[in-house]
Amino acid sequence: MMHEAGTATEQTRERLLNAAREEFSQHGFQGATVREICRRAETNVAAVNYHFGSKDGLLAEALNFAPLKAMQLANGKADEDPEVRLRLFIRDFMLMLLDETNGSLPCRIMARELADPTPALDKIVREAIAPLHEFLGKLLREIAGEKTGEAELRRCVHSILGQCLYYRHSHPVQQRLHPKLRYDHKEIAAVAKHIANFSLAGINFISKSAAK
Amino acid sequence: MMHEAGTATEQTRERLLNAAREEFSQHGFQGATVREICRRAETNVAAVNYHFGSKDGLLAEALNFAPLKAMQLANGKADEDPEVRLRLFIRDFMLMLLDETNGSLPCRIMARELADPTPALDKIVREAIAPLHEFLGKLLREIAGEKTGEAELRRCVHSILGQCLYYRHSHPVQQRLHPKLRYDHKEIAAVAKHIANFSLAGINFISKSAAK
DNA sequence: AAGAATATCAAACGCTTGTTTGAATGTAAA
DNA sequence: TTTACATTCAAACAAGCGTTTGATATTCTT
Repeated sequence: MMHEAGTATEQTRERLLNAAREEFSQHGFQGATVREICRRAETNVAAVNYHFGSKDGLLAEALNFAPLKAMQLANGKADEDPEVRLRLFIRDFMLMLLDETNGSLPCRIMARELADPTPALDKIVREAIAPLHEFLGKLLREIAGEKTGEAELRRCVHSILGQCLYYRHSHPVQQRLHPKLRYDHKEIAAVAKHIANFSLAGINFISKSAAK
Repeated sequence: MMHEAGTATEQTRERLLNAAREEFSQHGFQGATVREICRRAETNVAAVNYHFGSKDGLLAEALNFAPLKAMQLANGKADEDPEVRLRLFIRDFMLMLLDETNGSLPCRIMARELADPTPALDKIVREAIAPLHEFLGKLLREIAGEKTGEAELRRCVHSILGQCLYYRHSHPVQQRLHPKLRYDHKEIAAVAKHIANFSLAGINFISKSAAK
């Protein structure tokens, strides 16, 4: 029999996916355990293999980059000024990475597994990272102009992604250095504004150097 | 009997430390196994617990941030121009993170464990990350002037470290996106120059905004 | 209501992990 | 040489892992 929305089966699948996203984003693929995921989902240990075949399969299905893609799509239709669009992108991306209430767990998993390849890395690169680089590359091209070299432009993309991801990666450390720190909406907006200002100044300098 | 330099004992300890640095920097603390470390060091599995008490103890002793500290110390005595010193720092730091022949493995371990806390994180924060932030904070203060706020300055530190560490973190991904990529001395120097140019433009913009 | 397909569960399996053990070996002082 | 200590080693241990099993419960079709 096929699945239907709202059945107990679907509920278990969905609970497993949500629990898996939490665990994977908090502890990484290796660090997360099937048993803890099932405990969170209030189901049996065998459920993962029944519904997803394996821990790998669960990770693959837990990854959902639709919000990331939707954000890029909406950005393209927003303001015409590319600098404003870059500011919007950085803000939305930082919210996905840091916001406690509405953050995108798949994006956090992506951030985590940048450095730590798992069987799902190919899918992550194909569906999330490569499109992200392409999107940012085109956006920065609009800002930097045609004179800027391809390699230079790609490094600007790295500079922006590096800044954004650092706030996610270094969270455990920052909490030890500054225990009072909390990433509420106000703080995230301030951080995003800083990254945008810092980066736009950097890009404009690079493009000016290339124009000479 | 106490240890003496050059005895077989010392050699085993040293071989274990070197093997551990390789494994920890490549696979992280969780991913590295005591058995593989001992295989590399050509010794028995029990050697780790005999010489270091535990896998945790081995990691703690494998961390050696002397090169990182020496680099900061030498930087302070170098050129008087803080902008030049920032360029030097970024270049040296990128070499530690990326250079295949002379890179600092403890620095790579530090980079890896930023996001993935282990029992050694406290030591890493105390001995490496906190001093690094302090060093960069003072250096940027010289460049940005007194008008720039403390929070803004700290975000500039994050922007620089984020850019540098991204090249290490994203290495597995970059190799899939651009298989030809190799981080030889020339490429590292080019990356370091980009980060320095990009960041100095960013800092100067931030400090100019604060001066108004 | 009866039967077939689907889903859940407790229990166990096979494997790997970090760690411990106790004997064997090497080394230096008495 | 003898004694005491330091080091190495093969083997085993206990715990945790992802996965499998076979029985039980649930759900849908006829």
